[in-house]
Amino acid sequence: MSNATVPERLISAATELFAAKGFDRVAVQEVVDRAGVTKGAMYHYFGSKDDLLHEIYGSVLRMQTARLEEIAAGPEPITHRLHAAAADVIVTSIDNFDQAKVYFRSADHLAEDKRLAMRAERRTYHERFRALVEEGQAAGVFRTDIPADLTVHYYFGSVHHLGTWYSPEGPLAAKDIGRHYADLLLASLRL
Amino acid sequence: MSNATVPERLISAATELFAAKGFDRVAVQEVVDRAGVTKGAMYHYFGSKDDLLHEIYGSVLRMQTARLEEIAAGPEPITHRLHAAAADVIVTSIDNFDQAKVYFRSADHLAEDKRLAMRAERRTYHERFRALVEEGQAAGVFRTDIPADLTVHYYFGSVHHLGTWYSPEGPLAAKDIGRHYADLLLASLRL
Amino acid sequence: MSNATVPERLISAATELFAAKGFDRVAVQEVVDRAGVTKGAMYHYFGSKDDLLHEIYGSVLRMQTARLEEIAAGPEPITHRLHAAAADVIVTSIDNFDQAKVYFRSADHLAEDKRLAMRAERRTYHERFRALVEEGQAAGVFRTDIPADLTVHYYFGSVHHLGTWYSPEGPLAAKDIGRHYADLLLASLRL
Amino acid sequence: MSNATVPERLISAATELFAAKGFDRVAVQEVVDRAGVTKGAMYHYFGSKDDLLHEIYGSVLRMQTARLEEIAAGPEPITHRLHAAAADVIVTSIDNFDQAKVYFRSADHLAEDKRLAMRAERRTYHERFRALVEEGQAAGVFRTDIPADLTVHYYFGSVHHLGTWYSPEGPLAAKDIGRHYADLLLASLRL
DNA sequence: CATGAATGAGACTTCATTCAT
DNA sequence: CATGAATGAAGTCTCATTCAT
Repeated sequence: MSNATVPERLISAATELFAAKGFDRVAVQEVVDRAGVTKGAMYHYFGSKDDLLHEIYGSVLRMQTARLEEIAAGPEPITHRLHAAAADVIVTSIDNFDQAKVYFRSADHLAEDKRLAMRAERRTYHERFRALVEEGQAAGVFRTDIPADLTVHYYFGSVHHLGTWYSPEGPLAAKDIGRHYADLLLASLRL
Repeated sequence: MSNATVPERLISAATELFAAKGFDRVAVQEVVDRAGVTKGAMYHYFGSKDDLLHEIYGSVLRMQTARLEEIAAGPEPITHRLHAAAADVIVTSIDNFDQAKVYFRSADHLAEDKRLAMRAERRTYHERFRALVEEGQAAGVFRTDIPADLTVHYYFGSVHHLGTWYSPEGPLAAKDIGRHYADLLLASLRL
Repeated sequence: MSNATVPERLISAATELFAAKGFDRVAVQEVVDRAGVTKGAMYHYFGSKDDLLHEIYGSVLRMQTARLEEIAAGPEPITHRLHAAAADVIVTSIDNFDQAKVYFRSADHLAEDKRLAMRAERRTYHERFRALVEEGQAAGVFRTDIPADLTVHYYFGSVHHLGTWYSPEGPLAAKDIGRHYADLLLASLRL
Repeated sequence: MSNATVPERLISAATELFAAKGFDRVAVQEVVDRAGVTKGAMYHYFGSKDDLLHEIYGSVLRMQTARLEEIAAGPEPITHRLHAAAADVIVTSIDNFDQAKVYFRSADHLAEDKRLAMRAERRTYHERFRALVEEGQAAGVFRTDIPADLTVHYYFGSVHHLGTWYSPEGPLAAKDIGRHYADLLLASLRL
């Protein structure tokens, strides 16, 4: 841990603290103390406290977007692909739980310009996922009485909420939760 | 608005501001300015900024708990009662959107003692809802392969997430969203 | 001194310190220490350190503008009025020496918007003074081969420079310096 | 510019920046960025930020002192020599405008020891100029009712003030301003 | 010669809260 | 009841300078 580079240690410390207490409740001093450096060092690598958040924020989303793209582009039938995508986002959120918590909670703490950029990335993700739902609807395997857009919000609410209740000490493994959530989603969409 | 009592005006102002910017991003001065009173007045009626939050926080939850109790205790079949409960929490969250947003977002901003009290109330609500799911499982109308507890988290994620994407200007009315969400939940539980 | 109001004490302390060391070399902490209050008190009355400067800055200029207007509007012949105006600005600058020094030195330390406002006031003063020179030119008593505008810059350079060399311990009284400077100006303008 | 030596590029960058924003408003980082080198390089050649200022500061003054000596030592009559000296300081200040601005504005930003050294050089210059005025007084061609010392302050105020209002885009050339200023000075001294 | 990471002190500012009136 | 002046702690950020490489 101590042999990681300074910026890595800072990101790591910030991730843990932001996840635990929320961005606004964490002082820069706490971050640098935990990373074992001084404030000057932090401002050498990051322009601001916001930058630190931005860095963390983007990493999960980018990773999940990449995985979604890959899953969505697969050759399997749509039900299978949607199930895989739905389960995957759960598993990766739990595997990177601190990062995910920061991402889930801190949307509006970013400065104006970065917030817009982030919103765009988020929107892309949302739309890729929605396209899967619509594909199933077009294929005649998913219900069409509920707008796909709403279903996606519905499902991602469940995902984001993980940050509120999930604990690694709980009885269920990430894979199980992912499967259950995906099952619930697919069941609610079938005709 | 100006003919409301001072504490009412304060709660009202705080609700709007906390909903819009988050508890930590709102200064007491902003709240009193919007309420048209001075800081002294606020500290006359409320012990602290946290108190203000606590007041708002509790009100939605208490109201929703009461409604849930009533719906759950009704004579209708379980599928009907769960559907009604699921739809109702959506509708009341949207009807009291600012309060709900504050409630959804500000869980961890309460001081230790109040947080515990609040968690207990929340847990009660969660358990009452879970009891409905379990009732359906016991009655043989809901699937049992997914823990009821998980399903409740799943659904309340969707509810809490409303605060992130819902806008009154959108195409769907509160009632529609409530119905759709409840439909999705019931569909995912049916055998 | 200690029975002055807090804002007065702050302005007073700031004036002395800014005059002695320059705006950028004075910490807010020094100002409040000298005024015998805390930083919080300062920010209760003034929005920023810049505000403090702005307050000081404006006061001399406004006073001198008022006096210039009065002198310029008098019934005396133009040579007499220009002499009086030229001497007066020296005397009032010396009588309010700390304020004047702050004014002479700190033009570009103001924030953008305030700087523009101040520049406008300054310009007004400059132009009122120039009008006197032009009046004398039009009346045929002052030379016309040198642009009035340039002469005004020339003279106000001398005035501003007082802050650099003048000391109350010196041999000359404010009135003497005023008279000498005004004599030099008038002599340089006569035909 | 890029083929100048590193210390030259640093001095050049510092001059422009100090002139534009004032010594205290310029970060060492900005200077080295503009010079296209790193901070280490700067500290290799200069002991401190103050050193940079000192270097700039001295150069104008030394040059002007040399020129004054030469003009003053000439064979021309005193009125002619004073006029030439007065005009020359204007022209050289404008020709080296950034350096001059730094010199005019940054007197008190030097550290104690350097400030004293600088003051001595400045005093020498002042006294050499004053000697010219006194020479004219002794020769019976300049008025004696105004102390020569005061007249020198008077004139150098005008010179220093150039930094505040002069712009190369203006209608007057350096030579014109020099002539006008010298004319004004001589006119104010004649009997 | 030159780099650039890192320091550490100190800068300005914000803000929840208290208290005399 | 209500005011608003004042506090004091804490917050984010800047910057001249040093030093191992």
